[in-house]
Amino acid sequence: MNEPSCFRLPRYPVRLVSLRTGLTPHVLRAWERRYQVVTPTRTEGGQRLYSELDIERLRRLRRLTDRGHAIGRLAPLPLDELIRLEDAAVEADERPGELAHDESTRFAVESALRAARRFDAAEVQTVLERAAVTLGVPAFLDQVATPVVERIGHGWAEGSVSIAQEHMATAVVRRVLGWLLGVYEVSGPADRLVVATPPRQVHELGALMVAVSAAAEGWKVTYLGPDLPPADLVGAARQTEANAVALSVVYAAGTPDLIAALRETRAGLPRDVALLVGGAASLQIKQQAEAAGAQVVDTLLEFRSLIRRLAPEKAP
Amino acid sequence: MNEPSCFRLPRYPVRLVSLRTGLTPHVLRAWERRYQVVTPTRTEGGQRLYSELDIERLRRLRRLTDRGHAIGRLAPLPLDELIRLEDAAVEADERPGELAHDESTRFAVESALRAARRFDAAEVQTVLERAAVTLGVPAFLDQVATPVVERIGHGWAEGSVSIAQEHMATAVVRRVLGWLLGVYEVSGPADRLVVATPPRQVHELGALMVAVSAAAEGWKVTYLGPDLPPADLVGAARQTEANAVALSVVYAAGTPDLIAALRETRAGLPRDVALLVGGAASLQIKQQAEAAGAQVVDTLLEFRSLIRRLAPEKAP
DNA sequence: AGTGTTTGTCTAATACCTGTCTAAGAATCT
DNA sequence: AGATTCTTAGACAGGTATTAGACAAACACT
Repeated sequence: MNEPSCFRLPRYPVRLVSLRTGLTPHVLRAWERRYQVVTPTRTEGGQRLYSELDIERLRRLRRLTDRGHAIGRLAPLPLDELIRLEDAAVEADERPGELAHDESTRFAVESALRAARRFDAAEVQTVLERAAVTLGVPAFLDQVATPVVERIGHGWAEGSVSIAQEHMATAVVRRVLGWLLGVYEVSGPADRLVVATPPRQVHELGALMVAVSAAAEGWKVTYLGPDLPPADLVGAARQTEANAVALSVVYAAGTPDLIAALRETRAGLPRDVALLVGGAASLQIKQQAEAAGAQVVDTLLEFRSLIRRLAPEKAP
Repeated sequence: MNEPSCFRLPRYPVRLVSLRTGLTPHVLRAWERRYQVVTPTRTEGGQRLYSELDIERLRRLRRLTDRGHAIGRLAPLPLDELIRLEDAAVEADERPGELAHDESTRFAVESALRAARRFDAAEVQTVLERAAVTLGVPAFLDQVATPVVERIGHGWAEGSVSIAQEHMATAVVRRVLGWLLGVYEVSGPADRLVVATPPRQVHELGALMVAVSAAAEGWKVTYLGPDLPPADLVGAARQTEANAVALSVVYAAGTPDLIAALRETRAGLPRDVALLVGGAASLQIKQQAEAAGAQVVDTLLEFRSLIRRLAPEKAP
């Protein structure tokens, strides 16, 4: 934390704390009187002054009481204990407790899944587009698109989602990602990236997300879609004078062929063109892929920071 | 800042400061007397002369007190502390609002302006759409759309931008905002807002931004465009069973008519429907508008936090 | 069911904070 | 010169705090 000590100075009056915590002034005083839940300092006149920390504590307390905890039990606990409790509660709710799931992103993900379950493709699309525009591309990809795809995938694996539903949802996500890619059609000079999926790999969502990420970073992206033979990939990269080539790998099955394809691609590309490999199965083939001259990227986040370092054009 | 020192010279009399801050002269004097909130220099005759800095300080103080801070506590704080407090408040309000005045927002603004100067409407539109999708709606409105509109306005005022260029840019911004509004077409139940501009007020950009802001917050927005007579506004609000009505006011000229229109609107609306007034000229008519039963909102940010508090549906 | 605890809400009396107003005089403007 | 705006100092009222205590709904446990 880079906060100077002034951050801790108590200076928030009751009404503001009430607004920021969602607790009425009455409740704030009752909690303090009965459980010494916080002990704000006072003005000379005796009015309460809460600190930033008090507010954080109170907000957590409210969320926990909302979830059913008794304030009387919660009150004596130190802050880190509250944090632990809340994390536990969230984890219990959430399947895979992603990063700090915001209200609104949670809502978007759940709405999309609900709509998918009732085959309402239009609604899925609306929800996703809205989320994309509201959150901005990077946050959308990390916090909405990825979880939606993952949860649909899980549901399909465990049978709670039918193949048809999975296909529909996938088609919609693909459409939305395609739309985003279109928004970023670049006119001027920029770094160029070619994105595809190696032969036999038919899941293109990962590749599309990579493409959109790069486009959002200002790259000129040539998206070639799934299942592309190395020779054609190399040809496209040469023709577009690409600065980098990205491949998405979802299945580890058929690894030998895959590695061979990587090797062939690497061999066909100029030395200074980076070859990036990502996707669900990328970790399983990491060593072999790196031996074949590819860079393995685990997450979209990693991809973004890598691509930023790569950018010679320094496009803003 | 490129302002020469003359900008710091105190030269603003009370009346003007009152208009620019939305504080009555009485309040200005009371704050000074009781808390030495600022210490304006005086004319030989003893009348107050405020500096640009004083005004900034006062505006911040007003916004913070509006949010619930106590003026008595705020008064002794230095300016940077006020800025910090305001940022903290914004951060607490805004969920994903990354207000990092990024390289990329600057770049978007500059590109849009350059494109406007060379009459490249398509490019302006592309840049704006891309920025909207990249940053998310709230950040886009605050950091791109608003600056672009302001700078075009300034340019027009000082002659560096032609009327034609101004018109073109305005048309494009309007188109993009309209597109965003379309993205947010809401299906389910939601809070309803009616947005328009009072008679004689032909600049609709502010109204559109308000509309988009509300839509992004999950409201169902009925956008009625500029120059709407009170009777029709009231009719629309009733038919849509709106929870709130927002008006944007850019010129202070014709204030009496404007206030009359506000009064009429207020009279026609049910008690529990909020009447909000914002826009460049809103501070100048603050007192009269409030007397007419309207709530004055200074910034888009303020509008967002207000609307969130208003939302009875608590739509996420 | 009965009993006791927990907890949010409310009241009443009091005190503080803060916006508004008054009155009389001085400065400024036209 | 007269109208207007600004000045100071003080008064005032209403909103917002404060306390202590009462009450009832919700819950847990016989």
